[in-house]
Amino acid sequence: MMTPYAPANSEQKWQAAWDKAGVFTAQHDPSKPKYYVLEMFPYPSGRIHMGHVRNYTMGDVVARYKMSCGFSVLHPMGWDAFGMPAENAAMERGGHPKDWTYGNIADMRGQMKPLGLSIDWSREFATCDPEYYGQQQAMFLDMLEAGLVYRKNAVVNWDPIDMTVLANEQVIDGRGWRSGALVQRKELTQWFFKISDYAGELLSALDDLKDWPEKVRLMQANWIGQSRGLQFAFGTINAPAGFDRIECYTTRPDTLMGASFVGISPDHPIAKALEQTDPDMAAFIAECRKGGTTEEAIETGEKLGRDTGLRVRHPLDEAWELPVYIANFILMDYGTGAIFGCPAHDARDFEFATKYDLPIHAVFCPEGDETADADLPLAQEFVPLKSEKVRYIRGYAGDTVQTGEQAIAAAITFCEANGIGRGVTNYRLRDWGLSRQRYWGCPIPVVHCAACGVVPERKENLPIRLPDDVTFDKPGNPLDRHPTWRDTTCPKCGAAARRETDTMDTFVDSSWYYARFTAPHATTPTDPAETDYWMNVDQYIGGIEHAILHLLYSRFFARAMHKTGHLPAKAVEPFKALFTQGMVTHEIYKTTDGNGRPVYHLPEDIDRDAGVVRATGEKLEIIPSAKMSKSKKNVVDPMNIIASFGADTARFFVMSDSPPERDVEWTAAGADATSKFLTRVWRIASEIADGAGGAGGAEDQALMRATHKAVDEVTRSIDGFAFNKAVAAIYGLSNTLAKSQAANPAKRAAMQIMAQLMAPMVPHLAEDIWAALGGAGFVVQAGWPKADPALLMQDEVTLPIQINGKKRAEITVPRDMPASEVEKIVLADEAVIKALAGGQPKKLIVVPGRIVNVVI
RNA sequence: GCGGGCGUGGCGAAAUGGUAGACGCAGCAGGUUUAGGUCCUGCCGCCGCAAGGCGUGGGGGUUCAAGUCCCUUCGCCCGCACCA
Repeated sequence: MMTPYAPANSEQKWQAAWDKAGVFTAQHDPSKPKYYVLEMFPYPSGRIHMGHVRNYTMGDVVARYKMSCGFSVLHPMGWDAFGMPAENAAMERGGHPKDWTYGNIADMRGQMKPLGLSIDWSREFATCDPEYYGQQQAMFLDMLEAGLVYRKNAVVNWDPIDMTVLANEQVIDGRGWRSGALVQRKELTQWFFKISDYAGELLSALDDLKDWPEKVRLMQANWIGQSRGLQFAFGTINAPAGFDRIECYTTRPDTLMGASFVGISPDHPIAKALEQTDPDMAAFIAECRKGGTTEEAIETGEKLGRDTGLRVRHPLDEAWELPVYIANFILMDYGTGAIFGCPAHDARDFEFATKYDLPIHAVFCPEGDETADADLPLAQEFVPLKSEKVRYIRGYAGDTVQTGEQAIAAAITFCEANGIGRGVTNYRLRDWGLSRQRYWGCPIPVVHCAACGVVPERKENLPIRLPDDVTFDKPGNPLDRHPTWRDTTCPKCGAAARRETDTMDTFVDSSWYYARFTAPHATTPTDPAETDYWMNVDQYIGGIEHAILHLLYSRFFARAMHKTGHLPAKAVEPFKALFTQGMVTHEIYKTTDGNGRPVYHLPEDIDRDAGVVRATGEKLEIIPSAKMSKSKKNVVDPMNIIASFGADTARFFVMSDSPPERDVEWTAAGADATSKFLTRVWRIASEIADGAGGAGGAEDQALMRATHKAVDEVTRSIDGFAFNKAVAAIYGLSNTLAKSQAANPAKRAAMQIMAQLMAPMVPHLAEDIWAALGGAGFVVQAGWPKADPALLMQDEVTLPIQINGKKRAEITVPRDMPASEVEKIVLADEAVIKALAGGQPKKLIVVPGRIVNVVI
């Protein structure tokens, strides 16, 4: 009997049944190949959104598919649970960050479970669990011992709203990545990870990440920013004591003969020395510091400089003296904090030289510029190195060099041979500052002792737990003003000492969670037997917004974990394949109020067809496809979709139409259509279960061909992360099945295969169909169908006939007909005869099984 | 400024150098239905009554054959950006 399709009941039923059977509990089974699929774990905001649904459904499709293919699959879920929002909530609403966070986790887990994801919930953890962050503290101590963490005084990015330090990666356009506040420069003593030690390796290893998006690899390569150049020194003439030389770094040593000044950073040791004795310099340096990284300074980009009065000698010409300027655009932490200025061939130096009236010596001119001579006059204009080819004119390496690259290499060789500096490789990447002046994070497990200095905690004292009795009535770090938590004894000498009150950047938490999932309850950070079996993550899925931050930190952290014995060598690249998915978008419905301010309307409050607000009849402006945002009211709550259509509809919709790496627009019409399709499939299946079928015969064979073609297409599509094409193939098969006059047994067989093909995407419906057709066990455990190559071959093929590249006719011939036979048939074709008009073709191309082209 | 990506019907999109537009949405016509919805059948790139012609942002090239490869140009999007 046909029963109506009722997702609400059946989805819950199957979820309970899978749970009871432990279908998704990951098994460490050495007899099977393993597959580890991971989606970037969520921050427990309290509500899941459509982006989560899309992200986790993609992972689920892969996980279920691999499971069906015979892999032992690990598909875990956890919570990236430390961070500012919990503290903000405590400040705004009272309560404790811990209660807020764990409450949100419970809520979100409750919203995720109805999606029917194939997650091994027994491995769940939150990064704010002491069992997790205690292990993180243990690793921190190991890394400290291994020299991978250190403490230094540095100018850092200070976020005045979040009242904490930010890493360079966390400053976007001069603003804090979370608060949006203009970042200030502040000098503080902070903890750093030595990620710069790995700059070269993190860069070169990108080449091997073949299954990562090219875009992400490029972004990381640019961020690491490798450059090759010359480090050399200018001898000083009248510098303060102790400063005999000024070390410079340049990527353009070929322009050394175009020098007209030396510039140093306001933070350079010489600048600091001058600051002590020269009030004018001190004032100028103070002005530079004030600017720094503020947005205004970046936007106006004004180059400020001041002549120090110091003079240096050019390394290639003792008699040549150059002035030394302090300049606001020179960064102390790149290269040596000092540069030589070549205004003729560097746009920034040109601007600076023009402003301060410094000479501009050209060193070369573009190829073909015959006005230039071996002794170039002072240039009036900036000469950009647009062409690779230049006439290399002035300098020490002769005038034979043809390209800029060769000139640079020759200059380095020349300088090294003459004892002027050495070729060095520099990186833009700087060490990762991990100290945060916040409560809700992993405490840094060290102690400050008056006698012994900074002392690591003893491992047996871990975890250093966050105290529960904290207040958020004042800004700043509650740990810092806690009456007793800070008080401890020195692990070394036993005297009274103070705990470190900074906590770790939350990006530390997410830099190793993938490894912890392999042994979430181990009493050490990782378990070698488990990491050896499960690592690496075979498929990682998440948003492109983590292309640099999280993904670069994780690549570093895996290396640091390997060095400290927490990961095997094979796991230094933790994510074998990466997929970055697009967003779920939605139209925005906007009207304008009396004061010209925008008013946004929820999708359920408007009439899309009439284009008006339902309640008031106001005319709507419809803004197409934008990121879902609460303030724009274009948010669709997955819980509402599940309530009205079921999880399978939500899952199938987000897999349909758009390729997964691109944005997909959620529409009410699309959700309706998806739901109708699933209902239709259920109806077709029910009819087959009830015995529906036609006469069979040749129809049976045709149906099996269509089915195996679909198996082939769906398999290749899922393998290639083209879920939209897998969905299209399933639509195609359902159309064929609905119209087929095959006999019932053939239809039944085809429908069973279709249930298997649909199972990764719509697992509940697939189980219903499987059960209705009398399949044994769960469809999720029924294996993956294999396309029969014999059925994919057609006995006859239709060949299009092109005349001069345009299709004019087609013929149907046996698949293996020899080309000579095909030619005869083609030449006898009416359209060909007409086109030839009695003549002979110039050429006749037969591509067997594909196409024929007649060239006239 | 540097680096990268993308431009295909009304819309989301397919297309190992080999029949452009699979599949879906929207739309149109018909059937079922008291009606609406559901469901079923068919049509659906553009121009054209048709025959036919034209079509993958524009221009050029390679090729028997180009959405696909090369050059050039326009437009949009993303990342980085005082890095010496």
